[in-house]
Amino acid sequence: MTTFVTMDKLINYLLEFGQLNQQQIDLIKRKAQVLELKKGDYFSEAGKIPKQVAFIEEGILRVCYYNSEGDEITKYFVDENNFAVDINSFNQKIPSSEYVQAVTDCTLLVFSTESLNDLSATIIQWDAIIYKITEKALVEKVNKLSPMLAEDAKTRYLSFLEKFPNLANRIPLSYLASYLGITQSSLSRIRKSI
Amino acid sequence: MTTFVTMDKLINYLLEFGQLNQQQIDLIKRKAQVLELKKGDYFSEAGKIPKQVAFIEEGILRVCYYNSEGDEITKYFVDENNFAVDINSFNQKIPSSEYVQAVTDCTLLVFSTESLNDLSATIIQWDAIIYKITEKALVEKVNKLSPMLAEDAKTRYLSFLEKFPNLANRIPLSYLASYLGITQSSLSRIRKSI
DNA sequence: AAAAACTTTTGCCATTTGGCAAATAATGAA
DNA sequence: TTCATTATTTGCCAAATGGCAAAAGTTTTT
Repeated sequence: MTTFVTMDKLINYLLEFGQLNQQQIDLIKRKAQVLELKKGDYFSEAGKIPKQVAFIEEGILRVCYYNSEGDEITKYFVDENNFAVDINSFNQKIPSSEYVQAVTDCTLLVFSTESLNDLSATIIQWDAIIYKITEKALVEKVNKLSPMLAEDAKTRYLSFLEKFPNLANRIPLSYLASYLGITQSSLSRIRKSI
Repeated sequence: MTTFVTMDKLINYLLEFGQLNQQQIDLIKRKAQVLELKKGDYFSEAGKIPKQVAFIEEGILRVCYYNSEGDEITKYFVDENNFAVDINSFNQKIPSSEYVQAVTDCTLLVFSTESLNDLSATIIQWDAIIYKITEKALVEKVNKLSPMLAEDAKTRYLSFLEKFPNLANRIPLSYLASYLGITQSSLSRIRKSI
């Protein structure tokens, strides 16, 4: 089933980073493919070279990997109005060490490598826009991660609640715990203590 | 005193990310200014808009801030053959929340905002090169930070030793401890236990 | 509605880490 | 060298977090 999606969120997001005329907008819309994921579905798998990039219209994804002890770690969450991709693997065409899973039902707009190349070749500002988006996303990731090391688990949880008030209740405890770097039971106790 | 510096490291580093002819290389060398810092000197201060970017020819810098409890936190170290700048503040011209300090005596090659603009206007590949460098640096930061949350302090310390075998002995314990997210005494005990 | 599957909480205790202050050790200056 | 300064280690105990398994709570399926 293909739900009707306006792609307004995507276009508005892109327009934050550069100008686009109607013709360019239409082209972008044509290149984007709607992908609906159910909770628990995977968008990409570890060990494969990612060949597409997703913009999240609706829902939450998480990017995960297994650490040296074999525990599943949630590296970060990606929610509405953001792109999800393992930039490093995507650019360098190397197998990803991460996998991406839908935390909730999701509506994604997917761009294949070829579509992105077409857009890059056709829309003169495209590369600059993508560059700005990439840099902003990476800076945000660093700024989220850095303070986490310097604070205890309770503070990390409170910061998470503060920054993502609408995420905490949509995410299973175990995912959040591994993101915060603590065990599920510790998080449960921290939650009780508040 | 201005020491003679060949700038070879800088040029070789730039050439990893794009081609440059001799004329362009000479221009870059002319735009770079050598800055010698003594251990403990500051390269930039919190609260100010950064107006220069440093390439580290020799030495180690650290990027720091004060957390909510007023503790000084080492966000990360930057060593030879890397650029140091608060990208976010630099690009957006907003006051930095970080400051940059020399951990060891350093030889830096400094580019002012104006120099960078000149290079960008004169060298056609400049922006693309800077973009690749920026992206790579940010991806590396994320990849360093992410696993740290998922591991205990001893493992974090061992990984640090593994990744930066030549850094650990050049860095005061307190700096390293705050980078690893633990107290100095804990790090001392961890070190003893190995 | 009942059963099954999954998620969250809790108890118990071990281990890790923190906080503080004093003791050592190392470094740099006179 | 000697003193002063700074960095590191250590002791003592408290607090935070982990590991494991069982209990309680939710959601989904039949």
